[in-house]
Amino acid sequence: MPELPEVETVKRQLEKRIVGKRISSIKILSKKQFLGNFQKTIGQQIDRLWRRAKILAINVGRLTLLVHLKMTGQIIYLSKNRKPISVGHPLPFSPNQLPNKTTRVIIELEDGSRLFFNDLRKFGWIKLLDGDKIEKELSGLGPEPLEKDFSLDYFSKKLANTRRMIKIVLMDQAVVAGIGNIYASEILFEAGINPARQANSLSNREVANLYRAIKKILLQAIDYGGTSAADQAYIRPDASPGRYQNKLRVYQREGKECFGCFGKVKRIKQANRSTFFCSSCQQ
DNA sequence: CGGAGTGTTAGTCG
DNA sequence: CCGACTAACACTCC
Repeated sequence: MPELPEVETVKRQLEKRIVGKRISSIKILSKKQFLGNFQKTIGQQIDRLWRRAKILAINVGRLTLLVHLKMTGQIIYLSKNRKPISVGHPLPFSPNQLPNKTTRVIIELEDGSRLFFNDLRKFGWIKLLDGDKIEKELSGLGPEPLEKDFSLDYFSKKLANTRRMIKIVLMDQAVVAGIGNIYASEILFEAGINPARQANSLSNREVANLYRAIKKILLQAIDYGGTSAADQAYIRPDASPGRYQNKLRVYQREGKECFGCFGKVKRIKQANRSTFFCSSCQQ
């Protein structure tokens, strides 16, 4: 789930609570998932949070913590009075039961609040990097879809250049950064384009529609605080991981009625991943 | 019980 | 360049 809108939500929620605070300790429970010497961060102040693609970045003095939640990562903020905010994979948790068995890293701040990095499947990671190492880490990523350098001109050239299926291209982080399996399906439905179409077969008009759909869907999803896994009705009062799952129009709606016609939503496999679409609304 | 499927991505091979 | 496949891992569902 943690695609661009989810990570952006994590960033916005977290920065309000942790910027300006110093790190007092880091506990690493899963060694493979933390790269770098964590001791360099002790006593350092958190200056700024930012996001690049699906990666959350936390500036700590001269260093930066990069966090990738991959499939099942989750970040939970627990203040001293135990009010949690969490975004990421919505595994149920009780603030009274943290750390839990999926907790991989615990970052403790000077005011007694804590960040829990939970990750069921252990694909996610935290990397402590400085200077050009950061640039190197992020160098393979294409433009941010909501920033200026992602222009219609750039996008059409990229699409014209490849015969790959359009859904695969949308998820290619080197073409445009931050779109994953959920939003790729949603964006293509919004644009009325069949996910199996070859990218270079799209007309100018279709490319323009797709370009608009990318921005529209991502902005909308951020507005809703991202998507909790569609098959898990996990909503917390003050730790709400997002409400966009109620807005999904095709993702995980196989066999259900299309919102655009009387047909049914279909599911196919592309590159071994599920794609959801309406074969009549998306040509 | 076994096997498939799950939000990601890096890598290899042909 | 590109598609197919695999590997990281843990758990649920059928």
